[in-house]
Amino acid sequence: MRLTEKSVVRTLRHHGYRLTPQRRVIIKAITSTRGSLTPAAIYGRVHQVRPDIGLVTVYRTLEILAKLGLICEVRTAADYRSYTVGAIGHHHHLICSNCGVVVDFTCDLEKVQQQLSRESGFQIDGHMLEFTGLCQACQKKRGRRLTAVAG
Amino acid sequence: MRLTEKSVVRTLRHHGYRLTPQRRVIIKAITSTRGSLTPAAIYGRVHQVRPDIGLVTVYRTLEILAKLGLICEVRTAADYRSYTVGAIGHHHHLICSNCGVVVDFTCDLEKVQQQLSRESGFQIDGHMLEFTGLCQACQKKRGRRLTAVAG
DNA sequence: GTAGGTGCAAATCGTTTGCAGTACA
DNA sequence: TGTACTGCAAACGATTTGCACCTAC
Repeated sequence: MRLTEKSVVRTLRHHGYRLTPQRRVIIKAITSTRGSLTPAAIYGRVHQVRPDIGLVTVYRTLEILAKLGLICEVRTAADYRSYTVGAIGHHHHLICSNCGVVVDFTCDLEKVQQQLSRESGFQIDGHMLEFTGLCQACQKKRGRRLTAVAG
Repeated sequence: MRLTEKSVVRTLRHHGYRLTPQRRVIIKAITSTRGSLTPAAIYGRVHQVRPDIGLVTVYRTLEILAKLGLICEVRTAADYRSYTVGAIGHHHHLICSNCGVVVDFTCDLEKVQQQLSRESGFQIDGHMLEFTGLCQACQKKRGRRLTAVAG
């Protein structure tokens, strides 16, 4: 299940946060995007609609949304932070390294975790699993570009 | 297999890099540590031995060592970068969130990757898997502290 | 009316870069 | 000897914070 603008707004209200026009615009920018966005990218979009909204507000709104579990921080091996509308519950990410589109998936690591815990003596409390690659659309684009260069 | 100071020095030489006293100290600091170290932590240790070595040199040396695959960047969910002496070949990390000690392990994600690729159409080229938790030593320490507080 | 939210500017943190002097091979 | 390496200081980019004003509830 994907969150919609409406449900984000509802949750925000339910937790006693105010719904300002700025937040509306930011939420719209995130929920209307397939894929992950950096704070700067979100700011870019938001800024087109309402140039008076500052980057700081974007950061603060993202912080709240992440705290409520409405968006999900994505951290690739590369050094950038970005956010995506989160699926409900624990899941992992498959990220396109070209366009940033994110596919959520679940993967049961329980057995691995148990074995690891047994062997190492660690009391394991978390994990992160992320795959990176090229999505179908970007594979096609890349294919075309290579053909063009070769031709 | 864990790398030793000697083998790091050998590889460095083999690739045409010079062996300066600064690099010796930095390499010693890393190889003599079980666990991961942030650049700042490495600088701290190095600085005790040779206060004239700058943080910049630490960064530059880490960059070279990482490029040669001698050390391995560890990136936990939290927002900090650190480095550990790498095991040879592809592997994953189990990191103690308290003391930073790192246990390398291997885990075959081939099947997961194939299934994911089939279902999503992605051309997958990489992944990262990291577990976090408390190592045995830190569990004991924490246990003692809790007892002390309760008493 | 008021607490929470906003925008600005400045501070902060980790990291990188330019440059002139130094020292390893 | 020559080039890679070093240290300093300054630049840099992302993020956070202090503060006075504003506004959703």
